[in-house]
Amino acid sequence: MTVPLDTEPTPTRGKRPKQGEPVIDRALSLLAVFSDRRRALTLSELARHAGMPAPTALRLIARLVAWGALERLDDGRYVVGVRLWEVASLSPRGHGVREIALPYLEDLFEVTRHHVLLAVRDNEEAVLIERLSSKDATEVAYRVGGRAPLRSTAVGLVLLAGADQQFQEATLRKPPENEPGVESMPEGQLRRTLSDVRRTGIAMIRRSHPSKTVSVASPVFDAQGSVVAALSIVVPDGSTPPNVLAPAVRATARAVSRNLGHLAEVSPDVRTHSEG
Amino acid sequence: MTVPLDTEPTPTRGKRPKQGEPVIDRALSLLAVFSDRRRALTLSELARHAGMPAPTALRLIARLVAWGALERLDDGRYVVGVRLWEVASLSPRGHGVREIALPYLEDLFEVTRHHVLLAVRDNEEAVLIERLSSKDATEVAYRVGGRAPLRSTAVGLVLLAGADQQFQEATLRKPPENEPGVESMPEGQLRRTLSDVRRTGIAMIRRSHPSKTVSVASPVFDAQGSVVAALSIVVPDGSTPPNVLAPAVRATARAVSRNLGHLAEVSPDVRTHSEG
DNA sequence: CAGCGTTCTTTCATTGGTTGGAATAGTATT
DNA sequence: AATACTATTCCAACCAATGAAAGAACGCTG
Repeated sequence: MTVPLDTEPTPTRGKRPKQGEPVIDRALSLLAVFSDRRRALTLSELARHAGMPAPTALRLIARLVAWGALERLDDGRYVVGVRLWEVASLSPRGHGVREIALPYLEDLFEVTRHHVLLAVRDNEEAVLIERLSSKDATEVAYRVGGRAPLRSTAVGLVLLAGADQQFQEATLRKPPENEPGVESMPEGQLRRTLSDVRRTGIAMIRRSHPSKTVSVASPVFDAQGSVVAALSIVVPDGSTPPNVLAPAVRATARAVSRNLGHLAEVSPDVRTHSEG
Repeated sequence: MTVPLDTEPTPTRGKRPKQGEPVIDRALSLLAVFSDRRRALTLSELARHAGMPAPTALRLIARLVAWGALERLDDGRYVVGVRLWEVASLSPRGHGVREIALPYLEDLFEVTRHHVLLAVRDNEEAVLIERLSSKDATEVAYRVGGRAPLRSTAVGLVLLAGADQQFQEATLRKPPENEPGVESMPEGQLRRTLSDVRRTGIAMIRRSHPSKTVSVASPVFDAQGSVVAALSIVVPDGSTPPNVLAPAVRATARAVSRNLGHLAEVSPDVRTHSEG
């Protein structure tokens, strides 16, 4: 009788050593691979950086491309798609404040001809929403869509000073991470600084890193009185003195706040006494 | 003998009448619910518009919120998040061209003080990437992030004229959908118009809908010579004549094209004869 | 303040969409 | 021609995803 060949009855196909995370998280982690330095990526690069096998990445990417979250270039690489940009433009804290603030940012820019920045806070960092720069302006560290630390930038200090108490305490307790070009503040001084920012509506920081600059920032409030954004101007150190810039920055920030419903007229039923 | 009670032995739990589409498609369809008119939505609104049960929507939304694609407001509603906006800002055809073009758009805007638009094509529509408008400018139909038809807008005609032959033919064969304020062009005239646009680098359209305006658009080319965007100016009908605007629009579009690598200097090895 | 409708959230048995190793095809480099 | 890498197709196993049901939490009304 023929001895049955010792062929493995269970083909190794389909053996899944370990299962991963939810599908959406994987898809989003693919999107997260893109960055300022990585704007166009191949399949294998995406798979590698997102930590998943190529076939899995390909399948997910195919869905994202079909929807328009990603687009495929002629050379086979993938980039972030216009459809995603379109949905993202509905982000109230992204394009939303930007749209309202832009005319006033432009006014400030026209008058000063220096960098004008608008930023919001996302968790423990500031995200740059808009930046106006003349072609011949000094170098500046951050780009639109990029992130900046809260503790060592003018907009960051404004956003931190305007954050809820709980978040501020958590941030203050964390060890300050050193950034090149700015000396990190000890906790006590930082507390005093934040208090000053709240009182004066102005934050000021000197940097030396990409170039020697002075930044002056001021908070933007919404209708509820929360700090939703920070507006700043960045000038070469030694040019216009900060105390000259401060009023212009504050006035611009107030103008934006007003358009967001802050300082709005009171509701009709309590508008005047004569109506009672 | 006791007749066994007709209790269903299979608890109705877990009965899944029909299975839906892939998870990612569902998640993306949730994002797609957001629009200009719907910037903040409740769970049930999202579930309803995306066509899925509330629990499913909630589970997906939870993931999206955890990543930052969505954010939850104090009142429980959801909005598009800054994190998504941040990734989207890496879109070459979205924020990419916008960033390069903005200074030149501003120049044109400063000189003319009229609406200046920048748009790219996404499938069968134009997507508005940037719009500069003075506060007192005439009303204009489209907002940044919004979509406009190809056949009845100046930027649309430019993008259509610059599209690949195959796409153009497919579009021309489709019946023209009437838009208010512009008379739709018969196919023959449209063909001639597109040809003219290609030859002259200018498209012109008169509208009457939101207000009486004239739009003049010109193509923006990339390094490969493809039309990647369209730049236009919108003025009140009867003000500056189109033939006066055309050179300024063309010049601005060429300036942007040049910065995208179009019309770049030839490669070093064939730069001059004197080197041979 | 009970009653009612709506929205939000948690639970859980079921199962079909998801998975990734292997094989194949395609492309660039040596 | 060989090597190395990337992209794509295939498919059986299986676990993450699913949604009815029930409960919790509001908001509104009489």
